[in-house]
Order: sequence, then C-alpha cells, then structure tokens
Amino acid sequence: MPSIDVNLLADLQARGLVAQMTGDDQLNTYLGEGSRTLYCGFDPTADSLHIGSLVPLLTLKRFQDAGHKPIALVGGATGLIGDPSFKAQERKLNTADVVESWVGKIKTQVSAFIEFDGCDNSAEVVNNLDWTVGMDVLTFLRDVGKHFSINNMINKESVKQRIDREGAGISFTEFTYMLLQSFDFAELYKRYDCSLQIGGSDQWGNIVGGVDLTKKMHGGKAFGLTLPLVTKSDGTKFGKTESGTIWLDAAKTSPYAFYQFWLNSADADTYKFLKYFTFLSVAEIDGIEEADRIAEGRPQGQRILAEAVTRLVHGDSGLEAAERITAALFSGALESLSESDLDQLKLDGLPATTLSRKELQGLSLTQVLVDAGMVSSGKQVKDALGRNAVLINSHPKGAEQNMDIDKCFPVSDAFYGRFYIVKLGKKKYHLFELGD
RNA sequence: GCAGGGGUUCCCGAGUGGCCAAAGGGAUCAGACUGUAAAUCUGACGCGCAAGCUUCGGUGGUUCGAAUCCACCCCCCUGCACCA
Repeated sequence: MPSIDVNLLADLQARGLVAQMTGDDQLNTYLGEGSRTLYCGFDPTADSLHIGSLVPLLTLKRFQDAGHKPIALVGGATGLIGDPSFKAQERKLNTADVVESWVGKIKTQVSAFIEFDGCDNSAEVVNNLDWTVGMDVLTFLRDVGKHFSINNMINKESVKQRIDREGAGISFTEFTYMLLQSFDFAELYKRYDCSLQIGGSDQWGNIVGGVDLTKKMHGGKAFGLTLPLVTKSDGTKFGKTESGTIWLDAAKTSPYAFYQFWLNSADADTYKFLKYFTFLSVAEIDGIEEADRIAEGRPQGQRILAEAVTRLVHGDSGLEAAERITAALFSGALESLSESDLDQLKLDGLPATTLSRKELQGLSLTQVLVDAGMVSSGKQVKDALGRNAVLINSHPKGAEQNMDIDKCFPVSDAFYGRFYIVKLGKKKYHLFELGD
C-alpha cells in the first residue's frame, strides 16, 4: 500500500495547477482516504507530443508520487475522430494507419514520465481503441448515446463557437467526440476502478461528460479536475517559436533548442513555469524568485527552469549536450573550441550543414543560409547583413559580400580548415562544415 | 436542389477597374536599449543580391489596364426544401 500524500491537492493549487474541479473538497477528502486511480488522455494528433502535454503528463506523475495510480490513455480511437473542443474549425481526418503509427510513438513518449516498476500504484498505458473498435453502432447508440442530451451538448462552451459562429459549423462526427471520451472514463472505471480524470481546461466539458456517464452507467462516483491552459504574459501562444512547435521528440526539437526555449522565458512567466513544469517545491521556487528579485542583473530562474525541464525530457546526457553548445556559443569565445568540440556540437544537435566549396560557387550568402534553414527568406539575411548582424567565425559580413561567397567563407578563417559558425542575429547559430 | 452570404499575402481583416505586392492590427525576423528577459523605439515582413518575377479559391473572358467587371466551376456558411 503506497503512502498517501494528503497535501497533494493543496500543492497543486499552490502551483496554480488547478483550473476547475468537480465536487470541491469532496475530491480532497477522497484522495486523502486511499490510493486512487486516475487517468489523462493524449490524442495522437501528431507523431510526437509537444510541451503543452507536459503539464498533464507531469501532473500524472505528481499524483503517482502522492500514492495514486496513473493511467495514460492514448487515444487511438478518439484520434480518429478529432476533438472539437474550442477548435475554430472542423479538422481533417487522419487515416487509420497514420493514427496507429502515432499511437505507438506517443505511447513510448508518455511512458517515460511515469513509473511502471510493479509497485502497487504502478502506471498503465492504455489505448481506447481497444474497447471501441469492436463495439457496434447500435450498442453504442443504445448504451452510451441514450445518456446524453443534445440540448445539453449544444450548450457546452467548448462547441459554442462552432454552433453559433458564422463560417464554422460542426459535423456529427466531431460532435460525437464527447461521447467517446465519456465512454472511456466509464470503461476505465469498470476496468481499473478509475475515478478521476484530469486534463487541460479545454477538456472540462468532456470530463464532466465522463463523470456523468460513469454515474449513469455504473453508479460510480467519479471526479474531474482540469489544469490551466499555459499562457504567456505577452499574450502570444505558448510553446511556439519562429521555427515552430517545441516537441518532446529529440529528433524534432533538439535538446539544445529545447533548452534554449526555456532559457528564453520571460521573467513574468518563469516562476509560474517552474511551478508547472518542475518538481521543485513551491517554497524553493518562491525562494528563487525572491533571490532573483533582489539580485542585480541576470536572474537564475530561467537557467534553473531550462535545466530541470531539459533533464526531465531529455535526460542528463541531453542536458549536457544542450549546455555544452550553449556554453560554447554564448561565451563569445568560438576560437577556443577544439576540433573535437566542433564535431561534438554537430552530434549534440546544433543545426549543421555540410557543403563542398564547389557546391558553393555561384551562390549568394542569402541563398546558402536559406538553404541551410537558418531563415525563411533571403530578405531576412539581407536585412541582417545591412545591420552587421551576420557573423561568420566572429567576422561581421556586410551586404556587399553577399555575392562573394569566397569572402564570406575564406579559407584562412576556417576553424581546423573546415568549420564555420554562422551567427545570425543575437542567438541563431548554424555550423557549416566545408570540404573542398 | 433553391435562396442568401462568403473564399484576399502566416492569422484577423480593408480594398470593389489604374495611385495595389495590395490599408490596418496581430504574429514573426533584425537593430538600439538590456540580462540570450519584458516594455519601448527603429527597420523588415510574396520571391529574388539585383534587373525583375509571381499573387488576391479555379478556369476562361471583357478591357490599354482586373483582387476589383462578366461566364462557368470548386469549396465554406446560413435558411428553406428534399429524404418523410
């Protein structure tokens, strides 16, 4: 019998991790009385989860650490349908085999965050396709559908804009999503005595649906709890950068890029993120915030955040790689890098391109940097060139050298005869390795 | 199927014959200031180093000239009808 941390809910609240919950203090009492089973669903809408999913994922772990049993549900079924909640438009359906391949990847990812060591509250990973694929429509309509009121469903905030708004609309398929998710909860209740569902605050409608259905189908007592949507102080969308989404998959977002993402958090968000994304105690985090407030200059919060989350997602080796690159590039002493350091940077995930001098002939610098993926258009390079913001092995290049590729990559400047580090703007780096 | 509304550059959204590569806002990029932060200010923001080239759902047409006008087609939304 795992020991129960009765302060779990209070801690979650102190972290700002509770958006809404059913049953108010009933849930607190319920969680304090014994080890409970809870679940959170992750739909396979891509081949990897992104950092938005980290909040519920880590919350599952927090529950496990407090003595409860977490179930990560991968939506092999729901992923075929598409959740309409707060979506402005109907989404395109993915094919069954694509979704299936994503399910596999996401199962693996999810599994990294919770413990399966065979203890009493060891985690489970399930796929809702397992109990929906064999179900026929009539059974579904009679056993599940009958418990839902359309009147109720169309009044849900989550589909309101699709019902009201001109230019949108919702298909029966997506409208039915809620029934599927609700059925998952009821099913997990039956199979695992799962009595709590957590999820992002956009899932509130679906979660409440599941709570109700569990009651109706099995007379079970079930709870729901939602986590806040992660927002940024400046109002822009969390989890995106100019180069796109921050994924958990190292092949899609390198540990270095991942680390940099967190390091670049705004002060106004950093301490909140520490509470959301790390296991540091609230007291520790408050201490860090206070220390940063008093200290002059650069705060420590971002670094602590970046280290903690990168280690959590990419492990010690991923963190080391990220820190190695960061130290090399941002110390301003590129010349001090050894040849093996440079080779290592490539392996560590610093964006890199290999080219021969022959291939470069006739190309403009703008073209080379665009091809390497540093920028999306030559205009941006031109703009940077005009402001002395392009440095190649620490030598600034100007617009007049754009067409003279040999002056951009002079043999005499190459590190160890083959490496060039191009810096564009304040923090974009790219390694070029030139052969003959 | 009928009627009405609509499809503009990443997003929102102006534009209804030339002054439109297309207002404005957001996002994004770069510079200054800083702490690889925020705020602020400046510049960029279809593609191209440039000459120039390609856009406003699609295809044709009218015109010296079209995102703007006409025809047909495709897609979305709303209502009605059909299904009964």
